[in-house]
Amino acid sequence: MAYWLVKSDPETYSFERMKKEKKTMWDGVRNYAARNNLRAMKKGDLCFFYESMNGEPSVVGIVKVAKEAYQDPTTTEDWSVVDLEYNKALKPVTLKQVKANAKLSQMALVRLSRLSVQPVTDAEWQEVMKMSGS
DNA sequence: GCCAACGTTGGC
DNA sequence: GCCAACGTTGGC
Repeated sequence: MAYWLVKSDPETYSFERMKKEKKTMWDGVRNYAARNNLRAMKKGDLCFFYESMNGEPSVVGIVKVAKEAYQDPTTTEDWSVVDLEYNKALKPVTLKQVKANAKLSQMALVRLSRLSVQPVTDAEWQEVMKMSGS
């Protein structure tokens, strides 16, 4: 099983809403690297849900891949979406904390700050989980 | 709201 | 195929 991180501006789609709706179609990705990552997701993979452009940008929870990549129905161009379902909330781990942790210095979140769908290694996943007290 | 970083577009 | 111009993301 692989791990990922998906970003969202809470004004567009918050984790709170994810929790309420249980499941959502993750659309709007318009970046090739992010699209490739979407397409590599397998059903059952877990993703950190990261809220950006917030007072305190943070990993706030976990969502699960419910349906693998398919054509984005909101466009006729070649873009993909996946379905994500709510899994669990976490005690938030802020970007500040991630940046301060030497073990996470290679994380895409730090190095490729603008990539909206990114892979997370097993080690990084475990470390962030540890930081959230889980 | 500003601006740095970076991805994309388009002229040559 | 290079690179300047432009647009967008996202941290602060």
